[in-house]
Amino acid sequence: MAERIEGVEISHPERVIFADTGLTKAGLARYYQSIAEPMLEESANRPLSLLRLPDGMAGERFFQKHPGKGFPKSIRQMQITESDGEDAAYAYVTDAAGLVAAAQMGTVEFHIWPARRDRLERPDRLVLDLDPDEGLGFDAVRSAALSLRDRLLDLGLSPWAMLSGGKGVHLVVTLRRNLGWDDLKHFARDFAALCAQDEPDRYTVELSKASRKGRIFIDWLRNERGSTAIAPFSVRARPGAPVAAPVGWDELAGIDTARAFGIQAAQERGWAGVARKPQSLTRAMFEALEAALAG
DNA sequence: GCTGGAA
DNA sequence: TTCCAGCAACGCCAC
DNA sequence: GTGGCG
Ligand SMILES: [Mn+2]
Ligand SMILES: [Mn+2]
Repeated sequence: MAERIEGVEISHPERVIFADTGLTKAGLARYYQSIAEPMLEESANRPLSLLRLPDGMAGERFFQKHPGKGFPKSIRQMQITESDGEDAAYAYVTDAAGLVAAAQMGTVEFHIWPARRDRLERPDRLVLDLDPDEGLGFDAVRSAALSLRDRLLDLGLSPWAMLSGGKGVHLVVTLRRNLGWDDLKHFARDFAALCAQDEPDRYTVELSKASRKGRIFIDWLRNERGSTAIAPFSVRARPGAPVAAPVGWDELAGIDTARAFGIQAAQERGWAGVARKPQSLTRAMFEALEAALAG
């Protein structure tokens, strides 16, 4: 029994993707149809990496960034020159049909580049991904997010926040597209290093497992050409089908988990309480970071 | 979920 | 005809 | 150099 959603034929619409919540393939497709407007505001026209689970949570999963043959036309394709100098096809979407078509292909999670298709060498998102060590509670993540926000405000930048749907929080500064990848990476690395320098018991910028006890890894590596981060309003392939949910700063103070919102709540919330004004990383900000860093 | 090559 | 593997990748760092 | 890592 096929079912048509947003013009896309959904095979096995009653297949259960999340056994714990009962969310079916058609339910997931309908979610992406109805969340399309707020989701595409941020994620349209960005190169994508898709996390696909064609047999649901019980089956295998794999990332896919190069759209294969057999991808429908509503999942659009563009050529991007990779670091090895070779051109490769990348997927992006522009409309609800593209999101639904991806769901039909088994996509649960959408991961986005921090740059848009029309100006790939001018990223427009600075992402700081807070990854707590095992055993650290959400209260530590929340206070870290608020603390990093204060630091950014001191520099003259106003980030917004997103619950990852897993254990962490993302801080995002929406950028004017006036700098390149090297500058963005440099800024993100320096900012994270400064946080770790000032509060070494609280933060680390090293991804090595051993060096990471009881601390929060500030993952600044989301800010490189070719890297991706979970898209706002993407469902996560985790128990309970949590959603990566933007939250207002006032609201964050009263939240006690990074997987607070599911598909129903996400649709009701949209971008409420979240401000995404494009901002610039200025020379003065780079110099302030540089001056404060010991090494 | 779909392709392409191997068995 | 059925079976099965592939389906991202990138800098950093410990070894 | 390889491997883990996110
Ligand atoms: Mn490639
Ligand atoms: Mn994370």
